[in-house]
Amino acid sequence: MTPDDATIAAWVALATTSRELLERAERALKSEGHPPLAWYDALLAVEKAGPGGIRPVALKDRLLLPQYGTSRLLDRMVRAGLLERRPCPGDARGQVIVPTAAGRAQRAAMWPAYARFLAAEIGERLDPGEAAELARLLDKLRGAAG
Amino acid sequence: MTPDDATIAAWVALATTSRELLERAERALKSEGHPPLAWYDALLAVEKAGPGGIRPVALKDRLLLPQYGTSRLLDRMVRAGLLERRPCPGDARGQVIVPTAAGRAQRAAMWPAYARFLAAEIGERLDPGEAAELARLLDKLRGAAG
DNA sequence: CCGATATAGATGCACATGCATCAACTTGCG
DNA sequence: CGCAAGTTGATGCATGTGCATCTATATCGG
Repeated sequence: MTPDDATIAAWVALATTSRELLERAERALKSEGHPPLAWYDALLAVEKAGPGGIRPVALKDRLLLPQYGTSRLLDRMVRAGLLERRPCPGDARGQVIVPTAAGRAQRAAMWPAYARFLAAEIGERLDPGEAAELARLLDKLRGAAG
Repeated sequence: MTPDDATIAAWVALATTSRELLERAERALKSEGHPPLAWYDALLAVEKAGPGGIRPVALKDRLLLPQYGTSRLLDRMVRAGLLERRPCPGDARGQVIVPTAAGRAQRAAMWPAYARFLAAEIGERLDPGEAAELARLLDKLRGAAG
């Protein structure tokens, strides 16, 4: 029942490393006057969805956010002029999210800082083989459902 | 300047896996009526500090929390009767944190649920060699400073 | 010993999050 | 069709977090 040492070490390393790196990523963006990481992810997901836009329901799954979290993130980003809510053709309950020109520009503006962060914090510390192995182990850990 | 694919894959896997697992850990504890994970970590750190207790300044480094976050976490845990603030001998600005009997009991009560979570989510999915390798790669990633 | 500077910890304010619930609409079943 | 059940998205309320700043004490340089 008690987890073995390697399990505990992996857990501790996962918790601490992810905390630290996410923290550094947020700071890297904020220090250049950019919005939080979550906005980048949202903009990217919306852009990748193509011209039809994306439903908030779908977005929440991609972003691993709770429903109300998604609703409010969209509120803020719409208020900031980066996204637009449109009525959803074929489902009057729903809506469809599309990026504005400012939204696309914002994401593009964030990328260099983000890329620099990734190169410095990961690219510099792990060679590609190690990075791939790390991704493999993490994906294995993520498993299917909870 | 643009990070290679393996770097990006590692980053995405790190962000998503840590989010999901931390989320599941919180749910596992909450579903049995326990306080959040951070309380476990704090109780453990305070207990491990020994009879002299621990300074909030030291605690904040161990828990990777900002100073004000530590201050407020301690507020809540003191209010809940799990920790006690004592004047710090030799530094009248400071204080020393010690666990109450209820605090020790709370941590002990949380451990089975936590251990079950770790065994199920990590022990079952990675063999000890993989877990150790994961810990090694993550520690490498954590690096020294930002 | 005194004043400048640094460190420990708390806190007011704005904003973000979790939880529960709601209103609107859609779907499936008799 | 018509009603029960499910899905989409929003929101009131309590709580948590980030930021800046404040107070009190400690330390260091002269």
